[in-house]
Amino acid sequence: MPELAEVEFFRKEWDPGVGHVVTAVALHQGTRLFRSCAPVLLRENLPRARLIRSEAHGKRLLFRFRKDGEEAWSWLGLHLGMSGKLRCERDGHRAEKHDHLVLAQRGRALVFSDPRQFGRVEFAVGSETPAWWRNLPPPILSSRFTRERMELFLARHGRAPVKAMLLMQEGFPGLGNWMVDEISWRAQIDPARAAGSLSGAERKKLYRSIRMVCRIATTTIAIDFRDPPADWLFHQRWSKGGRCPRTGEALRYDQVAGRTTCWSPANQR
DNA sequence: TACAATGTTTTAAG
DNA sequence: CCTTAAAACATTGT
Repeated sequence: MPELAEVEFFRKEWDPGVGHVVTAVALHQGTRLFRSCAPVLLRENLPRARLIRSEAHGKRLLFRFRKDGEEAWSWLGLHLGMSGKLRCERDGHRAEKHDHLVLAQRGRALVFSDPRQFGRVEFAVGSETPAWWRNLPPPILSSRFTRERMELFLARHGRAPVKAMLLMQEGFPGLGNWMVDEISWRAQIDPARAAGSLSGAERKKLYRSIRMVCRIATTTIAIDFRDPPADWLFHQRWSKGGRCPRTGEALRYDQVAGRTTCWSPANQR
């Protein structure tokens, strides 16, 4: 599921473990999730370490641990990929088939599951923020995500379809397939158009739509998976037969930039 | 059976 | 060096 709002929801699933010490680590060594780190480092460093706090940035998550009385941090980075989830289980939880990482604490277990294994675990120890958490692009809902920045990015990728450009995490951290469709629909732009072909008015509308969809998603889905507003494309897109909330016409499902794209031709030009 | 699934990385081509 | 398109990754569900 995970795009910006869902990732933030899953970040908070581990909140019950904040302030508590990890007593044991169980992981499925050799699975694709651990292709970017050495699982032995998690085993060596996380037991006896206390979960201090967590952060989300776009689709990426960072959990910080530290052993009492020691200086160095342990930095655990997670990406949920296509099917990753975080959840909190009771003490003594037995890892199920796709529970690839389980951090046991006294009273609970923090679980990272991911059937498709497109997710990723990163890990580092030290006082410095690890390289993979530095120099991330401005979050869409921050003041650093300016109209000017978006216009530069759009010009740089002028020959790419709007759909492909909006999916690029260096420009729009956290946007995924459904959010990009929602944004294109709201901005009334054909997602297959070249990014460089948008008029000034269309670029302005696109910028506002990006911020609006992220802002509302953050105050609905990210809280407890509650639904976004009833007039969103979101509610129509999941099964064939959906209708455009604006025109009432049948939605179309086409491949754009290699992804199934739900859009309303009468509404998007 | 065959295809698609809310994502990224690698490879190849322009 | 830069941008863009397509394949690959692993598993499940329709």
